[in-house]
Amino acid sequence: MKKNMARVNRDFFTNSASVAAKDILGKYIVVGDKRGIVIETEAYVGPQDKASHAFGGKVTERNKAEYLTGGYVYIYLVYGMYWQLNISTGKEGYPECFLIRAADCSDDIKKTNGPGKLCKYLGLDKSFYGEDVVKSRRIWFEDGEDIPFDVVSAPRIGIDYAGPYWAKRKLRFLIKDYKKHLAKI
DNA sequence: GTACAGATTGAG
DNA sequence: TCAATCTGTACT
Repeated sequence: MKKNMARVNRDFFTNSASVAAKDILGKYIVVGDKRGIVIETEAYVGPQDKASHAFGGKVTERNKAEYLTGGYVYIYLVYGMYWQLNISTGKEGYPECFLIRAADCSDDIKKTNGPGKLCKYLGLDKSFYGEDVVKSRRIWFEDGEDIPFDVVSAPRIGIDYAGPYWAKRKLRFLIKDYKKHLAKI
């Protein structure tokens, strides 16, 4: 019954972003001595996704990790002060990734209910850029408990500039039961 | 070398 | 609901 915390492997991350983003929910993210259950993610699904930094197949110093094969950390700074933790997905050369927006670290949900706060709590920064979560000893994912839960999908946050089509696509995923916690903040 | 955007947060 | 905040990126 006790699943021995199987580490999430490469196969998982080579799925498409929308699949991986949804399936990572309920699993554990482990960074150093901290761990949390992933409860909210967003998928960025390739060069045609206007909300993606890799829109149009553009490659920059910042987003190149997005093109790696699934399982690599793509972390970057927004607003000059907040880190966003993403994990590349899909096959090498194709820019897909999912953003981890929130996790439950069984401490205080308010500390990890946003992308910036989560990274701060877990101590993530640029030194993790390009880290392979399949092999890294600093950051990885583990299977969660076998507790059933409903997944809710919703439009992504803060991407109005991507136009109505992409702004409306339901590529944001959350664990239903946690929604009330998030809404409380 | 310089302008500018930004996948947020916290306060009111 | 709204405005502040600052670094990296992109472009000249």
